[in-house]
Amino acid sequence: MALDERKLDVLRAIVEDYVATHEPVGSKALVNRHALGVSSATVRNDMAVLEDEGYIRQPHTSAGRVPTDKGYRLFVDRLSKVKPLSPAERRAIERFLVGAVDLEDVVHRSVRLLAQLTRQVAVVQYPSLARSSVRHLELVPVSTTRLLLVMITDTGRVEQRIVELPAPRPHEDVTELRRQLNAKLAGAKLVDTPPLVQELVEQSQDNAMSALAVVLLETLVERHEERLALAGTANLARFNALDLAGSLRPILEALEEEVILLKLFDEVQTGSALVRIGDENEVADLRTTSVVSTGYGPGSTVVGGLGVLGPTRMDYPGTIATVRAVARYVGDLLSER
Amino acid sequence: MALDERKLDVLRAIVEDYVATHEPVGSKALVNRHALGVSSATVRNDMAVLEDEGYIRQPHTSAGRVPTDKGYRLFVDRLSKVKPLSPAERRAIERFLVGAVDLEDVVHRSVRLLAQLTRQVAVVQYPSLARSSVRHLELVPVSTTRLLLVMITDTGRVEQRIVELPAPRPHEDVTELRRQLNAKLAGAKLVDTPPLVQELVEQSQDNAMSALAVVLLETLVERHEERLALAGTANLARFNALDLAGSLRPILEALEEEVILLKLFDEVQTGSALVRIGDENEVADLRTTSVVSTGYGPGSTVVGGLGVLGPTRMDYPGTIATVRAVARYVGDLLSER
DNA sequence: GACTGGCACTCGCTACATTCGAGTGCCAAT
DNA sequence: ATTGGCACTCGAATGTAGCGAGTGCCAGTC
Repeated sequence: MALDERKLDVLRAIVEDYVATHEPVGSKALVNRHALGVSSATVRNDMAVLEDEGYIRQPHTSAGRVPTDKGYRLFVDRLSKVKPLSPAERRAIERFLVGAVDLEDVVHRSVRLLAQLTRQVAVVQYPSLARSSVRHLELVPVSTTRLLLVMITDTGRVEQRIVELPAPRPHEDVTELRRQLNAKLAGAKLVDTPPLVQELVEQSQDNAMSALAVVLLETLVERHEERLALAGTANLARFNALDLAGSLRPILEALEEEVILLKLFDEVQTGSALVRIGDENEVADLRTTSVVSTGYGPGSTVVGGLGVLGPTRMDYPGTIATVRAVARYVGDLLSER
Repeated sequence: MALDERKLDVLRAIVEDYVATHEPVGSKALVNRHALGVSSATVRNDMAVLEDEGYIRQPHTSAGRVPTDKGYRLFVDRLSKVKPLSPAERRAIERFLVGAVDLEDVVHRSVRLLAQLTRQVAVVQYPSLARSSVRHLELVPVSTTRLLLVMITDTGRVEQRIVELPAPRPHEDVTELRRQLNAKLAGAKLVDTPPLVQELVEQSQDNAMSALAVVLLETLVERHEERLALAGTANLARFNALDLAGSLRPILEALEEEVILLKLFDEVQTGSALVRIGDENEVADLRTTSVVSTGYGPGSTVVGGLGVLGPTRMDYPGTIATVRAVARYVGDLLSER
């Protein structure tokens, strides 16, 4: 059954009111607060239909209506208008992100900014190693049998590992190893390195190089370790019993699992925001929450994801706008370095 | 007024029971569960004295007794016996920490381990830059006018910053700059570097060196940036209304403030644990919690702090034992690299 | 046929009264 | 000094009643 225009207006009004007040909204209140041009009785009839169709529901018989996940979904897809950021918000973003000294700093600042602006839990993924390229590889002799291998990526990430050499090496040799490494690998995408590393080992015939290769492949590529920053968990406590049905604990637990958080960014793209509402989340513990995520990176490429998480009852238009704006700034910042 | 031996026994029993049950403990229950050898009436008299002295209190007139901060303090100082770790716990610690590939990994693993073992919020500080020495400084040319300065410390921390050169430089020059930097600074304590950097600038008369010096001093020394890892915030939700009087929010907020967390480690030493109970905390938002912290580092030096935070009603002997044990393992791990 | 005013009904919430029992303080007896 | 006994306190749990926001439905109107 098709929903006519007015029923959609009613749904929109319910979502907006509920998000604003956090209380089930009744037919009379709706008519008062929105110029719908019809009586409360009519609204009640519309509500009955919306409820039949599963867009809203009653917490208990004599209460007002509350949007369901399906209702929010319709709202997000068809009913909400894009809410442009206020100039104040734009300025806040710029002021906050300018002056970040390194990648660590950029990520930290953005995640806090995001949490602050949306008043929700924010997650920012560090630029994914899998999607980065090698800028430079550095070898630092720690002793004659140990090297520190440092990899610097084009996105500013720095990873280091200790490499145990099979036999002692004078420091001069290290210069040559470094030269070979960089000649072969600098500029290459991390995902493309395994065959290159293989070639290196075969060419050099040097057992030190084999040791290096093992470390490179094992820890930097195969087990490409993602990192995350999290902020604003305190915002979860604002709701607690209210919305999340006292289920704060499992949510906090889920937020500590990197694997779970990374899943949030699985299908992100740069430019458009991905919204997962309530049950649409794969992770059971997050079924009472919604996630708004997007990708970021220089231009329209994706080097990482970021987003926020909050109760399904959230200001979707505002949140989406903020998430996208922050992602754009972060992407721009990255391309500068 | 002096508390005789039995009154102390009563206090100890109250603390232990309250920690175990989370409920105010009455005189009868006490006599049943502990072989005190006296009647409940006697215990009641003792309780009255303990209450006068401020060691315990009644939540309301007809309820049992609950230890006060002062009561916990006395318990920690004089009444609790050290609780040795179970072999299972020792094994857990070893298994968990062995196989950490780099500093990041060590810190992450320890903080999660600590949260898991104590079932509380755990905080681990990265080795403090202020307390580390320079192992090596690396310069990576990014373009002819930009260098990436990478500092590696003896504790395994790696910090990097972009340096803008006043004038373009050929790559060969960089080698010389690097040599000079390391010759002067490698091995020096970070706190001792400022005069050395000054000397470098004067000796070299090179404006590139001046640019480097500015970055070195400004971002690596003056603003010596500390880092932290946090885990187990979900454990806070286990209590919530129960103990923390619904004050979860401010605590979560405090936990997101690095400055506040760092204060927890202000006076730590390696080897002994520092316990701050309730009101003894300087930060107002943490007055309902207790913090058990200690320092870690190779031998008996302190390069960083770690600890846990939980409700004042916590298992102090167990927590103290765990915190110290983890700190020792982390310290040992660090001296290996 | 769509909308509306009116009305009976539902049911969660609040307030108030009552009961129950764990725990206390005190006292006289040992 | 310790103890058994006892009156007392007060929070928690349970029960009852009234209120009111909100609903569903129906008959009437445009």
